Amino acid sequence: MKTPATRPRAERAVKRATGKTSNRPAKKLPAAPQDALALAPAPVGLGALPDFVGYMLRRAQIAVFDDFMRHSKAIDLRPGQFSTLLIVEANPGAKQSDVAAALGIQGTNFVALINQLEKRGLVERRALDRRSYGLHLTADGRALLKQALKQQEAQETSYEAILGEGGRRTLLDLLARLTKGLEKA
Amino acid sequence: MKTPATRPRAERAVKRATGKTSNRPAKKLPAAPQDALALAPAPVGLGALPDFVGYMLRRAQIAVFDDFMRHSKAIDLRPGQFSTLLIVEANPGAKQSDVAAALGIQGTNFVALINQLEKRGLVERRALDRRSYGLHLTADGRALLKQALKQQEAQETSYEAILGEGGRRTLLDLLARLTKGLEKA
DNA sequence: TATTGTTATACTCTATAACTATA
DNA sequence: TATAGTTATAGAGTATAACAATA
Repeated sequence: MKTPATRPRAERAVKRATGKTSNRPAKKLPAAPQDALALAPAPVGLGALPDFVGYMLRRAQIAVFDDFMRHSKAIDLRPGQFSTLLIVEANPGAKQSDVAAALGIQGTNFVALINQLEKRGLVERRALDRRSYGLHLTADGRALLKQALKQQEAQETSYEAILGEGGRRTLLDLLARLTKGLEKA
Repeated sequence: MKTPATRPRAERAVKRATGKTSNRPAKKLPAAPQDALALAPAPVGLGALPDFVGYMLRRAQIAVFDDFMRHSKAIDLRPGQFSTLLIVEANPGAKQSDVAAALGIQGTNFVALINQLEKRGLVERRALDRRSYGLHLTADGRALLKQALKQQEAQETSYEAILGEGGRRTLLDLLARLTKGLEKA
């Protein structure tokens, strides 16, 4: 046997907290004498969190991104790759650094992203001068983007179904206003 | 001199892409003969991105989180820590694993988060039985949370200023509906 | 056997510093 | 000197596997 025999749980916790060794009594607790209430799984409420914009934004963003990944796994495009393809198509020949800036991605992190897309034959770097590149979609890149856009529009339609008539449009407007209002703050 | 003398840019790019060495002509380009148009910084458009919910959600979430970090740096509370304190206060004695689940954080990653809060003396682990802990706020934790909540409500007020009368409430409702609609999909 | 907490690990995303080549 | 791209690196956040102690 490798295990050093019944070592109480509290011992493990010593090295973690502040410094107070917290000599807890080793006596066995009554082993939870609950009855019907004991089986309720996790009645943990969220408090005021659902009234905070930041929290709800995070939850919604996670849900939408999961939805995106679920539908785009066949195409194998991550959100950042998708938006890059889209911007390059809308701005053929744009400088690598300008595309990165438009996406809010740092140039230093954009290198690997473009490397992947270039390795997959979706994007091409063409020299503008001897120190900068202009980005272009390949034929494969355009084809894949077309597929991705089709899926994306299907998702947007499903959001309209969830949010009702002009709900999606209202959401987009509110998000744009909020972002714009905070950027200049 | 350590540098091996004028090595053309293209050489570096060789090891990166597919495999095609792309023997570009080494002749010097005309050095950009643009005139007035050359000084425009980055006329790179976003294409259809602003019409996609996922993209606008990401942008808004980044803006709001930056705003949060800017205002909470005095208190030194990250979003995850803030929401943890809030949930623990709303559910005193709740099991560590249940709090993690309520927040959508994996138990395995929640350990370090609680360790930090405990080390700072904001949260306390109290043994429920010999394998599980109930979480509680300390007096310091309650005091810090109170400060954080005050700041948070100021931020929410600023969001109302940006989004207009019931704009913030509408946004919260739309986000909740979207999240709920996607979770059961 | 199932649950709870934990460690170790890895992968993505993001951020900073330093460097090379070029404008 | 300033700019474009790059490398190396480090920090968060998140995911899985394996484990020990306990229910």
